[in-house]
Amino acid sequence: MSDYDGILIDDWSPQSSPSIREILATLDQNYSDLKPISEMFPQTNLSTDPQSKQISGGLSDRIAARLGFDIPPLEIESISPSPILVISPGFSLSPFFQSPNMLLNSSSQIIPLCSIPNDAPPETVKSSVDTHAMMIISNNNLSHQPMNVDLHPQGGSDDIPMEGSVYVTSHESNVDPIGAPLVPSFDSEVLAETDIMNLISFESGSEDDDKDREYNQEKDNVKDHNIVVEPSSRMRRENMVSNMIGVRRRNKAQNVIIQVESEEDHPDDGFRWRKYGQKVVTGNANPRSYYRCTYTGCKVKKNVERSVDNVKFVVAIYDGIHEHVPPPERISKSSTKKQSGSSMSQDPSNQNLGLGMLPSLPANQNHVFMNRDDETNTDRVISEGTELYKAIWEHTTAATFLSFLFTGAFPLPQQHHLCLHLFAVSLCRILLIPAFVASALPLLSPPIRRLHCKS
DNA sequence: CGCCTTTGACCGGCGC
DNA sequence: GCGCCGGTCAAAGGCG
Repeated sequence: MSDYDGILIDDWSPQSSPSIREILATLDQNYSDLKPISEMFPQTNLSTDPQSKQISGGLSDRIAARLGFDIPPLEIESISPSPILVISPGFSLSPFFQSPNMLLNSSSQIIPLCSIPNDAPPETVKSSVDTHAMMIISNNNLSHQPMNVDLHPQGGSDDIPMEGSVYVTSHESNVDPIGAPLVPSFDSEVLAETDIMNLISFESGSEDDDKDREYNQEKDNVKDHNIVVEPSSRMRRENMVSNMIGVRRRNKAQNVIIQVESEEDHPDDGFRWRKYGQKVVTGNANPRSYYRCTYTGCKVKKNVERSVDNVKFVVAIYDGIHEHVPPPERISKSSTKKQSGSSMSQDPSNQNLGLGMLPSLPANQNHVFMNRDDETNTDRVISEGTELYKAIWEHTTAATFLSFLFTGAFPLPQQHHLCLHLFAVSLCRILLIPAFVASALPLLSPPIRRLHCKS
């Protein structure tokens, strides 16, 4: 067992970072004699459902035990069937764009995990600030397929995910090399009845896709995984993407597409942009605006336009990844800037908030928490030191994702909008940020030490 | 004065 | 080759 401390604490370094799979495999090998978590931690309320038992049985119990957190049951009824990812009050999308490694070489994709209810349009799900968003991460050479989290990098691809990442691939169901389905909740009622990842997807950027074949493949895969996907969901995504990108969409390497319900034409995302063009494109009466990041050396661009389907939504297509954090002075200035012709204006009385006034969650644990100390509109900020802030900070960790991954439960079942956000952040982190390994290791080591002391 | 938007012109890819 | 169209440039002007 001392080897663990050596591996995780002494020997580990970013230059030789083991993959999550390697870490877990090593953990499992060395802790194969661990009792189920239900015996080790009787207070932990894990499901006794047979399928969940299988899920939460061996590996997941041990992982949870190692992580040392209690996992309350997920209260499904508290999860709203939102067809969109709700950006919670107090958060921005900035973390999604902070990592220079984000999305690079990621052969990953996610499709909606469950249906978009016909009778549940976005308007029916309201957050307290009326700010909704959905995100599509575009990735070339991929088609829509059900999500499996696979800790095995599949060979033979030109798009091999980088070392230290957790990979999402398709087709294979029980791929966990250590003996448990890594997304057991994928076909469980937990995910089937929530809409957590509904419109978070990695979108194919290829124009040459055989869409019918692709759609049929998706249907088959969905069927295999007992996932209910509304037949129109794919069409909706395609329509949305085509509407946003235009008929002759460029085959860009990566596009991150954000749709936000906002009254502002250019919802703030925490970064500084300079508008360099505006154009009315075919198929959308609303003009498309072109922005360039003003940060020195940053080549990120985005274009923003009102959604064709619903003018209440603003669609932003990001081209490129920021290799810098949002400028703090921007936040300070914007917080005091009065409403003007500027698209970045922030009216404190406007309840339909943009995203930029909101504090960002850290992209990884080594990041400075993007709490805006100079924020004057503190009513929009979850203040540092508050219980909610602490809860978010504590739960927006690898443990959040891992707990969901292995048990289907969120640590914050009552704060479902937070859960959605935290899940999204955690998922992005684990999928997109190789530094996740760095953030995960400190979480793993303390329980290991405690267990070591127990034994 | 710096930073930003506006807006017409221009460029290049693509389909016919 | 031509025209359409999306994307970009750059001068002019607004705003604090």
